[in-house]
Amino acid sequence: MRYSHQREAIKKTIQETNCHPTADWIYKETIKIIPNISLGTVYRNLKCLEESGDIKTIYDGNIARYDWNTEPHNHLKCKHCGDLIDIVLSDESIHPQIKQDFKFDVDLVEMTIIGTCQKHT
Amino acid sequence: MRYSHQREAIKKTIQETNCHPTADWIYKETIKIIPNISLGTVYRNLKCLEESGDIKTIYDGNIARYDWNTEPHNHLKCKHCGDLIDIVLSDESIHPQIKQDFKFDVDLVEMTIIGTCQKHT
DNA sequence: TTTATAAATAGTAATAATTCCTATTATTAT
DNA sequence: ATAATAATAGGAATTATTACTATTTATAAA
Repeated sequence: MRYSHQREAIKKTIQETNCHPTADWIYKETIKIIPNISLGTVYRNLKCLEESGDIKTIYDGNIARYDWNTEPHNHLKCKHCGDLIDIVLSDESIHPQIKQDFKFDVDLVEMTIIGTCQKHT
Repeated sequence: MRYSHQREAIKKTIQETNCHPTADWIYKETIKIIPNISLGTVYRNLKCLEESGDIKTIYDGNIARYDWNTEPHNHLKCKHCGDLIDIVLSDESIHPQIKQDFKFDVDLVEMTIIGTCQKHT
């Protein structure tokens, strides 16, 4: 994969936010740096960055969000404000049970815990 | 909510399959029973049925699927064939920990376990 | 340091999933 | 049976995403 100014800007945009941005948000931020960048370039590079392991894609309902945190982790999702909060719950104890009960080899566990965050209590 | 012939057919279609169908699949099945049903009606009623608790919506990547199984459960997703398999893993032991560590009240845990099903081993 | 190459881009068109709109139809309370 | 109004069909609109293509740009070789 060849260097591109655009890809670096997209990567930097994601890595400098602590939210879990959508493609459109990333586009609107990156266009401030590269005024003629196109949305297609954003999508193409998000796919590249995912494949190279620089970012992770998370599906929030039916919209894709992107996460610079590539360490295994899960999310708390507040049903009131929609905020996603990173958490680490590295309990791999269920893997052997699933292998035994369902003859299913586990790669990863995608977990979203839905509830109410502290802003709404 | 008033009775409708269409809603009953949609509900029946979902409850009679053991796959996790998309709105489009449900539309294509239901149109066999009600030849002039419209896709908008399918979407509207899927929302109604979700609200009344008759079905559950599950997000598979960025496409919505619908599930007649409204009991708390999770899914195994095969990365090869995309099949979704229902599993019950009712371990609520993490709830108090999350409450304590993040001041977050847990309603439900949406978990998708990704890996390889027995058809591909 | 030019030049050739092919990968990446901008801009736009196309697609897919879903929602919205409105005149008509059908359910249900009276 | 009739009136009121919720639900529908059919199609247009919207949103997220992908595909297409002429042009630009990174990079390797001369």
